[in-house]
Order: sequence, then C-alpha cells, then structure tokens
Amino acid sequence: MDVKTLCLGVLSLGDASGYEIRKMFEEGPFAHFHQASYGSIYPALSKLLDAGHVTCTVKAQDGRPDKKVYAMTDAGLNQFRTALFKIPGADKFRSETLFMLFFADQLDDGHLAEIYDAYTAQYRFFVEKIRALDNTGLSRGRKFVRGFGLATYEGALRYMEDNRDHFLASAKGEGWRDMEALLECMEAETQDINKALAGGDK
Amino acid sequence: MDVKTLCLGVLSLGDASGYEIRKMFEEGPFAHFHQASYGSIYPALSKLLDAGHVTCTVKAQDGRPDKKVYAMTDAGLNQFRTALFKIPGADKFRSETLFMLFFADQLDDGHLAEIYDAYTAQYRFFVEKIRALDNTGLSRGRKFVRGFGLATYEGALRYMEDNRDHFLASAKGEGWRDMEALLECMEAETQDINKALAGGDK
DNA sequence: TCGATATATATCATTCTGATATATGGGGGC
DNA sequence: GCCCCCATATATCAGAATGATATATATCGA
Repeated sequence: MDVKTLCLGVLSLGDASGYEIRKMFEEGPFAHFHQASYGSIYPALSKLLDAGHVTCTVKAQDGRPDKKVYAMTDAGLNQFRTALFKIPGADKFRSETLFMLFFADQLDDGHLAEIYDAYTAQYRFFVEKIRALDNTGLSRGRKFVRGFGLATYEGALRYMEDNRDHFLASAKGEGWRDMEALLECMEAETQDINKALAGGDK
Repeated sequence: MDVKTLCLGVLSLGDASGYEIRKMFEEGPFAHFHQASYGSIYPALSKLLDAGHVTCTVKAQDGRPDKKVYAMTDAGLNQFRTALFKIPGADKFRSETLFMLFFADQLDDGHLAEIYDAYTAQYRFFVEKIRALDNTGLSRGRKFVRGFGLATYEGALRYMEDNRDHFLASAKGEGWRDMEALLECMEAETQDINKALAGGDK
C-alpha cells in the first residue's frame, strides 16, 4: 500500500493539505498503525493531482502561510475503493527497543533499566490517552482500531509491569543457546507455517 | 538502527551467512519485531567486512551452493555494544489490515468479513506458535521478547474474538465525524504529549 | 529582542524494499 | 524418466520511503 492510497484514505474523510495529512499520521487516528513523511506525501499528492484523483485549491490565510487544500474526485474515490478491495499485506512491526532488550545481557544494568522504564512509560501513556478518547459518534472502523490498539497496548503494559523486577534482576548469561539451536527452532517453525497455510489459512 | 547493526546483533549469537541472517528476520526470533531483506543485508555485510567488523570464510557444501560464513571481530563487538548504548528510536507499526478495517464502511460486507477472519486467524496462529515455544534455557532477553509478543498478541486476539459479530453487524455510516473534528482531537493529543514529555518521561 | 515553536511547502541524499537474475540439487507427481 | 516446484545461496537494481534540511511567516514567552 503506497502513500498515494494512504493520502486518498485521509482525503476520503475530508479535504486537507499536505501538512494536515502528515499530522494524521504523526498524531492523528492513524498514528499507531501507519506513518508517512513529507518526503513521500508531497510527491504523492502531485502524482494524484496529475492523475486527476484529487483537485487542489490554494487558500490564503491570515497570520499563516498559504495552504494547498486537496479534495478527492470521483475518480479518486473509485481508485481508493479498488485499493481497499485487495488482500492486505502483512503487518510490519519494528521495535529498536525490543531488539535492544533481546540483547539485555550485553547491556549495562543502569541503561537496561532506563530503557525498560521509558518503554513502559510510553505504553502507559498510550493506554491512558486512548482510554481518554471519547468514542461516541465514531464510525465502527474508527471504534474498532481504537479498541484493538487499546487491547494490545494493555496486554503489553501489563506484561512489562508484572515482569520488570524479575527481568532486571535475573542473572546474565543464564542459559545460552547457540546459533545452531536457533536455526533448528526456525526450521520447525517453517514447517508449521507451511502446514497451517496448506490447511487453508489466509 | 541500520541493517549493519542488526547483522552484528545476529552475528553476536554465532557465525552465519547472509542467507541465514535473513532467515532470522523472516522466521527466526526477530521476525515479530524487525525485518530485513537481501537487498539490505548483503550490502551491509560488505560494508562490515570493509570496516573490519566481520570476517568472511567461504565454505563449500555438498549438494548445496557455496556459503559465505561471516564472523564478528572484536571491533565488531565493540561497535555493536556502542550501538546498544544509544537511546532506541520509536516503534514503528504498519498494518494495511487495520488501515482497511478503519474504512470498514467503504468495504463490501463479504470482503470485510474475509479480511477480519484472516487477520484473526493470523493472530491465533502466532499465539499458538509462541505458546508452543520451549523457553527453558533461553537468555532473559529472548524470554522477555517472547513473553512480550505473546501478551500483545493475546490482547489483540481476545479483542478480535470478542468483538467480531458486533463489528461486522453494526450499521454503516453510523456517527460520521468530519475532518475538523479529527484535527481538533489531534490538537488535544499534541498538548498531552508535550505536557507528558516536559513532565520527565522518556 | 532573542529563541523556540507552529504553520506550510518542497527537495534530496541515503537507505530500504521487493523483485528479479543466476545456479544447484532434492522431492513429489505422473 | 521427466518436469516443476521448492530450498539453498549470492547478488543487483529500479522504485519508493525516510529523515534531514531549506525556506518563509507569525506567535508566544523570557
């Protein structure tokens, strides 16, 4: 799913400028499951304009720079609905923090605790913020992703709170498995995946 | 965190080829919170070799193509530990499925149910697979990320199972908020974030 | 008055993805 | 026996995205 489609999605909710679209991915309702930067949004809007999927109106503002407000056309809506009808690609989760915590034994104790507590605080903040959101009057899709995010963050937060002291206190180097063991593990998983897919999933 | 650092992390667990490193991100212990493709791994290994952070030994195999086995040097280990001491960047989660489900009202009912059930099945599969993992003898870091992943997936799965029927059955277009309302919402969130960060978090 | 922050658009080097190319060998189906 | 698919293994590349930077204006607090 490219940024053009993401922009069309945002514009299906109402007219917006590139700056506003970016805010939707930075702090808005999409922030927790998608992101896009200026460097991809502005070129995407140019392409959408060329293709006739959006229109552009320059609006002068007092006390602020001019704004280019984009609006979706019928062709754009069709394009968006076509994209929505495809099979979605797999989720992609990237966490530098979890990668670091994986290598806890290589880290200094103070730094490890610092990272752990900052990560916990972040999740606690997200949970509180999403809980505080008023979900009356929202579309079912918006309600669903809100609940989904809350449920996952709550699961993660509870785990981190429950396991903090034991994790930070447990001994370094206990139980060390080598590369061969990891690769064997993986082979077993591969077979499972193949079996599951052959069984009819996805 | 660039792919060079990710490769060093894998190599800190034992010697490996580019192909094997890729498997670690595709199906191995890192699969659920990081990914890297050949197109980034092979160039990264070349750069690490030039920098003296790894060594390379070509190994002939019977019945299989030759293998380039990479091993971390002392300089490489130092480099990796330096990278681990930095403040980790923010998590990045991207889900095309959640983006589509956000726009549930734009989707055909059959397709919506299909996407929902496939997504649920995927999470159920992950939960079962991680539960089945033998965690005895693993390092505390490995144990932690396993538990973390399980807790988040369980939270998401429970939510999807509990809300399926209500979500799919609820009426289209109920409660429609416009762009202005979304942007107002965001402004409130921004202030919260600033307050929280000023308060000492992270 | 100075610096920081917010609004707003735009560009670009670097990086990463996803696809493709190349080569070998094993296993299953017919 | 033959064909096709899959797994192993390395490498490259077009296209896309990131993160940083440049530019300009206005507000707010110190």
